[in-house]
Amino acid sequence: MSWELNSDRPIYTQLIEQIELKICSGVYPLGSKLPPVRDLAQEASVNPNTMQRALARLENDGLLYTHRTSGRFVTEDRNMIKQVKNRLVQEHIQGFLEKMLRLGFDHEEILSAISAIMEAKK
Amino acid sequence: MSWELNSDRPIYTQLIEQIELKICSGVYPLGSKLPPVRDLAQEASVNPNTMQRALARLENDGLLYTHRTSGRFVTEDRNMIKQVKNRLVQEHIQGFLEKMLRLGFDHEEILSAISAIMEAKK
DNA sequence: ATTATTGTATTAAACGCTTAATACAATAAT
DNA sequence: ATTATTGTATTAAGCGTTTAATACAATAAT
Repeated sequence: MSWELNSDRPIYTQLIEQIELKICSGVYPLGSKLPPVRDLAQEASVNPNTMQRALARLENDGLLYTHRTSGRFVTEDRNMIKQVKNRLVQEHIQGFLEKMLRLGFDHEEILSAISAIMEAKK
Repeated sequence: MSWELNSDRPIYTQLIEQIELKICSGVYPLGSKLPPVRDLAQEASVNPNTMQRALARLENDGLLYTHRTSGRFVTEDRNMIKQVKNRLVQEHIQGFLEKMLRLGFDHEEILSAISAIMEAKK
């Protein structure tokens, strides 16, 4: 459940997405310390360089920060995390709607199709 | 609107998806003839080899067939197209739900979030 | 019969991603 | 002071995707 990586997209982008998700969903809480790069890399069965690449990007985005030798931490800016979460929600919904509309579904049909699958999953 | 290609995934897989979509949505109708590989490639600003690769895969899946020198055609099997369409719908909905659930939304919240965005788009 | 159009195959080069193997730099822990 | 832990940087190799440039094969069009 923890690290799901496909080969159909660059691994480092998938890592970025999954770490973002862990932060937004509280798996890595606000201000908490992350495991060392090497540990994360092993956990995800990935080369340390690749994990480093993802972390550097997230740090560049302001979602993480580094204390040179004591480790990496999740931002303490509650608002920034909220914004990221909103961005993700928007992207997911927009993308989904776009795909369904292209397949010929109208708004009503989309809602009922989702409801049907939700029912089936209960 | 016609060919939207990113650099974050292999182009040939994106071509496959978009051609599938064109078939399912009737842009390339049942049994109709497709433009020549070279034309499609130019249309999508892609190397003919890359377009060929996508088409070969779709042919392998049975969605297209070839008359050696007169061109490529969409299958005449209405049922097969329906199945592909259903598969796509399932994938889109499942993927979307998965992402939203991981972000902490429950079923009810998902539906209302979508409805809100639908309203905003009217 | 000849020509044009179609799909297909081949070879080489360029590019980005990933891994591997190291090494270095800074500082926390002892 | 020494050691261990952390992030970071470097170099080389392998791999898949994409492009480019050609050539071939089969048949429809003329």
